[in-house]
Amino acid sequence: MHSLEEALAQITRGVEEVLLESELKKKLSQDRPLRIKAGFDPTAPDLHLGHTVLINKLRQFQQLGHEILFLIGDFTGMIGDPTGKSATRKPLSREEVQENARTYADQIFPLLDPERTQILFNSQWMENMRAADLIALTAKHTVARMLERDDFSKRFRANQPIAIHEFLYPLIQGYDSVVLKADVEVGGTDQKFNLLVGRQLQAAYGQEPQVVITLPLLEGLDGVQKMSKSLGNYIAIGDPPDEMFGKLMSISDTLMWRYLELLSEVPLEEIQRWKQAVAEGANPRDIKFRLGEELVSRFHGVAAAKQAKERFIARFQQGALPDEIPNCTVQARDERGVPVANLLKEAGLVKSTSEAIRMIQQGAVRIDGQRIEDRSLMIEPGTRQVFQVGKRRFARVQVLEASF
RNA sequence: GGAGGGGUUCCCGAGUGGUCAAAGGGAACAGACUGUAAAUCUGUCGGCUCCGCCUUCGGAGGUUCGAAUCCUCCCCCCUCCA
Repeated sequence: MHSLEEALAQITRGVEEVLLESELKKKLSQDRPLRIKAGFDPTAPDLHLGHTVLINKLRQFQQLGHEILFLIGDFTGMIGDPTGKSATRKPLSREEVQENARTYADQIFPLLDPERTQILFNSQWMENMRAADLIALTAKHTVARMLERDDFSKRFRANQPIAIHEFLYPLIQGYDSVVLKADVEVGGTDQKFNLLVGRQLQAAYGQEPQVVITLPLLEGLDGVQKMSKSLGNYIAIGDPPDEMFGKLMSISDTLMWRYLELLSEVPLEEIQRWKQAVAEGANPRDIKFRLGEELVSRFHGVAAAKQAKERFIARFQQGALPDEIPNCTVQARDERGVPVANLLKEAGLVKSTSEAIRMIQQGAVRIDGQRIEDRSLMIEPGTRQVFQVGKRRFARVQVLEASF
């Protein structure tokens, strides 16, 4: 078994806040598996690295011998977490929820140990709750406390509507902790208020309150906004190795440290040494390589990671052609063939012939590795060559005889 | 119900009746460089049968030699009052 100090150090790595750390220590020293709760949305998951910050934390708990309560908020999902601009979410059918749960399982079980993970739905207990019980629940909290929530207070001050049911969301989320007798709940910093309601409700129901651990929200590839699917700045855990590796290589050197801290399992002292080394002139690229390898290994295995790295080097450092080049055919216009610009468009390498012409002018277009400058170049029928736009767009195009 | 302010090219956001395919910023893309798809610099950023032509400025009409800019009606959004 790990020492208390070690466990604590591991758990607090990369977290934003622990409320309260003294309680966490006490729970850890009880020497029993703790019940670690984390809530997830019931909508179809396409988990990305932002989510894995949370899942990694769960994994650490698991490795320390604790039990994970992976709660899917299918009942709360019908309310929708209040955001002020919330468009009402349409309720999911039982089948959809089941399907989504399966997708979750597929995505998390490579990361979490199924033996020590329970997947739960809060509809299990909420659907059968009687109105009287619900009222009893609402009696345990006050409007003033609800208004402490930043989002609510802002809207209240601005005289914007707050529907009564929106108050129920935090209450039900908190009540879940009561039902599950959670020892710890983990969530993003944006969940802090809701997590704290859980503490209060547990106390109100005579339980020892859960320890709340908030985790920072991971910035997306742009380094500014939080990683999210809708912003398109994410790395999905389902991304193929090459793409995942490439995306990681494209993050800025600054963001790289953030990703290391939040996503990597490299010890913090080691990261500190790397920072030192970079400050003394080491190449940050090599560190980024290690980050890429570590993360791709986690989702696709060590071999795939090595290969992704090698391919990356071959392609971008040495300008090699990618292994897989899509093939396509283009019909010639007449016996002379087809103008390059049109060919590029039809092959899907550019969006318009105008763009094709610009690309040629900018020296971005190559045929079989040979840069071309003549935008009026005709590609003859019967040829089969590799066309390239920039460093990342390729196609092997065969020109067919014109048909009449 | 009343009063006012807006809807501009992927996003934000300028725009005097002609010199506007429309400033500026962001994003994106390309080139150079390099230490990487980082940083930096430069360029591009509606379409086409591309040195010329065509279609854009919420929608539909109208005034005019000429409109994103003026007029009419309509749609949508926001703010204030009730």
